[in-house]
Amino acid sequence: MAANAGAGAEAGADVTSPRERYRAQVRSDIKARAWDQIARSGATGLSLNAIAKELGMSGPALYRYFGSRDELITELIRDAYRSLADTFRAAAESGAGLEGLARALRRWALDDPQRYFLVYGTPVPGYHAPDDITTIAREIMAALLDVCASAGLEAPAPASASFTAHLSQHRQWAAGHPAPPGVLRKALAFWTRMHGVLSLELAGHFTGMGFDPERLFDAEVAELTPGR
Amino acid sequence: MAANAGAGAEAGADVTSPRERYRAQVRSDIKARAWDQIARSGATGLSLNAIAKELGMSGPALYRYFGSRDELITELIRDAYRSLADTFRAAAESGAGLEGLARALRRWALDDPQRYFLVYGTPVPGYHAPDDITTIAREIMAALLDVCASAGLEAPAPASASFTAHLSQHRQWAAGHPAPPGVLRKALAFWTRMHGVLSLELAGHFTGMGFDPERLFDAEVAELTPGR
DNA sequence: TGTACATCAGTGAACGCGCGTTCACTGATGTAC
DNA sequence: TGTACATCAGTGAACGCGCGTTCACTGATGTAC
Repeated sequence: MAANAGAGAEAGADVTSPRERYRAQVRSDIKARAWDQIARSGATGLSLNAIAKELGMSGPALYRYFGSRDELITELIRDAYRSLADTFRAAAESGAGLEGLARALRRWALDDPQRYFLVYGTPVPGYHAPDDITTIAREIMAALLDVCASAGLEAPAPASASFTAHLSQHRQWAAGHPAPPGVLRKALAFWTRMHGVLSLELAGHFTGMGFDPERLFDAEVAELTPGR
Repeated sequence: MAANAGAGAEAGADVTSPRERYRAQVRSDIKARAWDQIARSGATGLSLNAIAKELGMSGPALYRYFGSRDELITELIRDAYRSLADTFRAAAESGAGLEGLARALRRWALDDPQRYFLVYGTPVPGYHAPDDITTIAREIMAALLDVCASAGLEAPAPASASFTAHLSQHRQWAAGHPAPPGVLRKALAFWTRMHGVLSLELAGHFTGMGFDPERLFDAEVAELTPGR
């Protein structure tokens, strides 16, 4: 009757009926088990029947909560994007600088590597994320741009005049953001360098090399940070 | 009787019997189809039966050539590492500078994104690559170090004194390489920055943003390159 | 407060599928004398 | 050159498995009067 709680309402709204609260509870149980499974065997290993068994229900029961396996995975992906966007926005609004944003990103990534990979890992050929996920992705970039803009250009990432021109002419991703090309360049440098360290680290490509990845991460941040 | 041709002998040695040449041919056919399948649906979608069908053979026939599905995948991974190591070594020996190495890496990655992801993408939890693959990985880093060392430190990647000290004390990965810490730092910066751009680009995270990823890649290279 | 009805979570059986892998076999190719 | 034997690529049937998903159903919970 009333508007359905809808996707991702685990937070629990105000005046929910017992049935609605129960539904939300089970939905979130299912998702929790799904994340467990992903952590154990990757996103491909996710099985509805196995989740049901862990929850002590029969397989078909899950279809009361998710239309299909794909729908469940899509919602996990959405939640992952959402959590990073929230993390970024919170950091940006609390006045964190680039180091703060970097630290938040690193914590988010290390906190749950499989969640990181669900967003930034190997894409499944043929899979296209629904539009609203793209919207969240833009939200993430917007928070990054905000922080870069207020950090200013005291420690700029160098760019040739031609690349600078290119950026100022191709700024769809910064739609509505007044940042000058130097800030765009800096945001991109920040973004790619953080992911460079994180993706290699989380995939285990630094194991056995000896050094501490965190110090490498910090060094990369320092290079983009004013009061180094 | 004579030593078996062994793994990855598609290149075709000298005095092979017709049977050995046939075996090598079929092995390479199987791998080719496997790569096709991976390109179409990712490494998880690789199916022995499907490969057999495409080759017009029955499923069990493949077991004459590979002991199991895992063995086939491991060999594809090994080939992927091998091809990058060869690419790097060739570039290093032909006297290419850092830009040359970067271009080679980028070409290698764009040439077959799924091959790139097989090496640098989301790891399968629980999978451990055999030792010889680790050896190839070290070979890749060695070639990178060679090029960085001969490029010198005219455009150094900045590092705090403490990080420099850390690197000179944790250089297992550069075992046997006389490069000073500044060169180590530069090699790591090169490595992570290139992968930062490439992994985001190949995973499609730049689509719709407007700018040309290649120019971003070039800008990142330029920053690490002397005669910019 | 009690009765009649609607909603809806969950079950169990079943479907069809494709998977990796084994096994005993056939028949062609190569080798030894 | 021909015969006897060994090697080995490939087949077809079969096994057991777990998967996603559908369907008709039971029984508990909530709602209306």
